[in-house]
Order: sequence, then structure tokens, then C-alpha cells
Amino acid sequence: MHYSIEQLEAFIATVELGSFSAAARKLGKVQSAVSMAVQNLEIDLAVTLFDRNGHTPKLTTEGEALLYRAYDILQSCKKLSEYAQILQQGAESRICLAMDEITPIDYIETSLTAFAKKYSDVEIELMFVGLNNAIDQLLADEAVFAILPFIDDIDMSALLSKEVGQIKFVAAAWKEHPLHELKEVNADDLRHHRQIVISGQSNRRFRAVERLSSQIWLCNSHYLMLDMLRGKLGWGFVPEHLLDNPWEGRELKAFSLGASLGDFTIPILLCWKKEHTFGLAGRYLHELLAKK
Amino acid sequence: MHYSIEQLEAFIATVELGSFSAAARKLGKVQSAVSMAVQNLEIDLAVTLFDRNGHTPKLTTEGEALLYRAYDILQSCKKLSEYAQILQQGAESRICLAMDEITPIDYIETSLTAFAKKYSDVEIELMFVGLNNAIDQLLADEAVFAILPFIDDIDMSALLSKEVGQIKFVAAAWKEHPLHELKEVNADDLRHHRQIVISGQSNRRFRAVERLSSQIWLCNSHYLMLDMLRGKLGWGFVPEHLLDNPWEGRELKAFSLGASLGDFTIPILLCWKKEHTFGLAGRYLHELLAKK
DNA sequence: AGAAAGTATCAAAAAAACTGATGGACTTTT
DNA sequence: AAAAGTCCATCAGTTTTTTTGATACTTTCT
Repeated sequence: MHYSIEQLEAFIATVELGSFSAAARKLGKVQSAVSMAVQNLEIDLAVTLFDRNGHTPKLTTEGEALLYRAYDILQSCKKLSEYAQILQQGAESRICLAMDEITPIDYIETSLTAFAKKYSDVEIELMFVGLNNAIDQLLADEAVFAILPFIDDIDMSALLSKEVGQIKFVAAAWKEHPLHELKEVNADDLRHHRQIVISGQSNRRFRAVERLSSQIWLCNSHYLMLDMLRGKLGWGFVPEHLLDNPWEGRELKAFSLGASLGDFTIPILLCWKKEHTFGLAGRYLHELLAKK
Repeated sequence: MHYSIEQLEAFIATVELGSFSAAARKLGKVQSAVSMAVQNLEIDLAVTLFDRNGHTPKLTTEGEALLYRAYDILQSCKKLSEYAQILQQGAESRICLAMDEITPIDYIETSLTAFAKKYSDVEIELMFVGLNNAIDQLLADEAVFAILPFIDDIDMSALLSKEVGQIKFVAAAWKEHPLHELKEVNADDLRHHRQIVISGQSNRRFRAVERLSSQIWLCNSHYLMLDMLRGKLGWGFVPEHLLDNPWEGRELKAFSLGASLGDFTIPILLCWKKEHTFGLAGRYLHELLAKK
């Protein structure tokens, strides 16, 4: 494999323009340079690319077969250069996002689509993590963005953040839960049925309002919690958007809460490290994510 | 875009082997040549590929991002050379097969699979054609192989052929056709119901036995014929393998013919032009197709 | 027939790549 | 701790490759 990219360029230009002379003009070279380049390519590939009997070179069937592959290589080379340029301009080659598993993917979908359009070469690594691990990922430099519901016991001293949405939590249980028979569910009603609560290390996750029942079971993941609710183990506050998921008929249903109680919402934050300096792509993605 | 394939090779070898010296040994060059090549590549891409502070060069994140693409290009270049070599050895770049629409695809499936393994770069063009067009394609050099049922009025003087299988024709009609009520269908029974017959230009397609009924409708394609049968327009001789195709419940069914009548079979021929000189790939495909 | 545009080829010039040597830095061995 | 072994960047000189510009010939168009 001795041939060069310039030889491939000469080959392609000749095919596209129909003559060595025209190709030479396009490439800013002399006719003989192009002619030679193609000849050398032919020697290297040991294939006759053009039939030179006529006035202008005519692509042989072998040449045609090789043309598309040569073209592909050239395109790849151009892409490599472009990508290098983007990197050189200060774009990162990969951006890691840590998302709390609770966050609806919708929050980033459109941002990522838009991002992919402009920086299709920059890799995106998406991590769904439980509890406040998203912040940990950020602090450990495993991710540069975190998207997670706001929890009051987070240490935000090293971070900056922006609210990008809200998650509405509703009290829900399996369809046949006795509380569903009530026209209106109040705090006292909830107190007498087992509640499933998310519990992190701190045990103070989310607002105090969350612990309502006198009988509490704990788990450490929202998805686990959903499973427990489906398993008819109790009721719990769950993100509203997770209720929609059909699950083989084992559907969950929100209670109609009384006025005194009501559902509650928690802000979703986009967080990043104060000290982190973003590249081009990072700034663009930041802009997209924060637009919400 | 000024960089060369050799520079990419130097880059990749350095990454793979961990040092410029080792890469140089592998590439059969001097250390400084590799070092320079990589430096020039870095200048060209305007990206620092290696961190040279340590004892051995360490790939930067930018370098890593570009590595895979560079590797891809190199692979493509190698494939180009290989393909060129195959062409140079006398393989054709594309092989066209004309198949009569009636031929079951099974007849060539395994051959093509085997062929693809050995000559994955050689394009296959498959043409399904009606009536005896397969031969026409062959004579017009639009195809180098034809696979078709034998018809006695074909002029085979310029062709060679080999029988590669048989097609069994059965008399069939839609499921509720009155003849299905008979325990045994005989020539006289068939005569009194409308028959659908394939008709080419010559009107003598297939054996004389085919025209049985006194009431004949003609069509020029087997698939059209199937549609007519499904449309309850008559009965006809159809290739057995086409009966299996389920068609939204509008299924066809073969008659149980009496002993005097019986189904008939027609050989399937692989044909090619006497004068055509095959390349490497063509000979191999010929071998595979004729093995049946 | 003549002008215009194309091609292959060649020697000379320019550019690029390679070589081999050198000094300095880091690792491993002694 | 010193010595030996690797590794790297750099550089001047050499080799190789590419480009150039000129030339002679062919085809196409008018």
C-alpha cells in the first residue's frame, strides 16, 4: 500500500471532470502532475483505471469499481480533518452527562438532537444513576453535567446550577388499593397505609412532607419503588411521568388527594462544576440544556 | 488536507506499540522518520496527538478521538488495495444474473452466500425477469448467467447450459373452486372450467399438455397468473413452491389429479454464453451454481 | 486545414522524506 | 548510586519523490 491521498484526489478529480487537464486546473497543479499521479496510482494498485486510447481518459470497469471506495476514503479523510479542526478549536471529544434515573429523558432529548446536528463527531456519554450519585459523578470528574431533582442536603458549594424543569410527584398505589375507593384521600387516610419511601444515605431525601405514614418501608431507587408499588406492598410518592408506563396490566394509579394535602413538585437542576472550563461543544450543549 | 497515509500509519503504529522507536522498527524505518511523520501529521491536523512530557509518548484525549477514524481510513485503504488485487487477478467487478421470476430464490441462495464469503467485494446484480427475457438479457450481454425453466422453443445455439433443478407444476385454483369437491380430477373435468395460461410471444410456452381447457385466458407472468387464480377467474398450472405463499387468506390449493393426468415438471437451466470468458469470480460462481 | 484542447514523456528543479548522529531525559539493571 | 539501556527531539546531509515546464503528438471542433 504505497499510494497517497493526493493520488486518490487526482483519480477522483479526473473522473469527475473528465480529463487530466481539467483535474489539474481544479487541483491547482500542472497537467503532467495529475497524469503522473494517476499513472503511479495505477502502478500501485496494479490496475488500469483509465482507457487512454481516446482523446480523453475513459474510466475502465475496474476503475469504476474502485472509484466508489476511493471516494469513500477521501470523504473519510476530509471528515478526519474537519473533526481535528473542531477539536483544535477547543471542542471536547466526549461529553459525559450524569442523569438521575428519575429525570424524564424528554428533558434532554431535543437538546441532544440539536447538539448532534452541530457536533455530530463529539461523543456523548449518558449515565443514568440512582439517588444523588449524579452529583458524585460530577465531583469525581466522571461527568461534566448532571441533571437531577433538587435535594436540600446537597452540598452545592463547588457547583453551579440552573433549574431546567420540575417533576411532579403524586401519591399512587396499585389499581385496587383500598384508598382508591375513597372519593378524596387525606393525610389521615394515608397515615394508616404502608408508605414506600426512597431513602439515600442521609435518609432526608426530598421534603419532610414525603414521610406521611406511620408505617414506612424504604428502598433506594425509584424503579425499585415502582416495583414495590406494583407488588402491592404500599403506596408512595412517585414522579407523575413514570405512572404512564404500562406494565403488563399491573398499572399504578394516583390517588385523588384532598385540598389540604396536594401533590408536590421538585425542581430539576442542571449542575456543573464551578471550576470546570468547558470547550466549544460543552458550552453549546450547556446553552441547549439550560434553555428550558 | 495535506497529510499522507504513511503519516496515519506512523500514528497508529505508535499508539499500538507505545513508542516511536517501536513503531519505527515495525514499519522498517528509522525512529526519527516516525517521529517526524507524527509531528507533521500534528501540524497538518493542528492537533497535539501525543503528550511528550513522559518517557514515552502518551496519547492525548484529542489523539484518542482521532485514532479510531484514522484507523478506519487505514482499513479502507487496505481494502482498496485488496480489491484492486482481486480485480488485477482477473475477477470481474460485477456479475449480473438474470433469473426467471418463476425460479425459487432457494436455488441460488446458498451459492450466493458462499460466493459472498470469498468475493465480498464483487457486486452481484440480480434481475428477476418474466417469460424468456432471461435469455434475452444473456444475449444482450446484460447478464452473464441466466437461470430459467427450460422452454423448447429457445434458441440455444449460442449458449451452454446445465440443469440445476426442476420445478413441479400442479393444477390449482382458489380454495372454493368447484373442482375441489371432486375426489379425483381428470382431464375431462378440467376441460370444462376456465384455465389461465401463461403466454409469451410464441404462445407455445411449456408443453402442450398445459392447454387443457376449452376455455382459455392468457396472461404474461406467473405472478399475474397467481393473482388471477386468487381472483377466482379460473384454474391453472402453477409452480408448486408458489402455492405455499400465504396471501391474506386468499389461499390457493392444488387439485388431486387422476392417474391419467398427473403433474408435470420442467427442468431449471443455468445458461451462459458460449463465447463469454469468465473472470475468477465468475468461474467460482459458475462452479457454485452448477453444483446443484 | 487550422485552432483549441487533450495526452504522454522527459530532464531539471523543488519539495518532501529519510537517514544517521547527537545530546538530553527517563527507566531499569547492576 | 552509577551504569547501561531506552526513548525522544533535532539537525544537517542525502535520497527519494513530486512538480514543473517544455515538447511532440493526437483528437475534436470549426
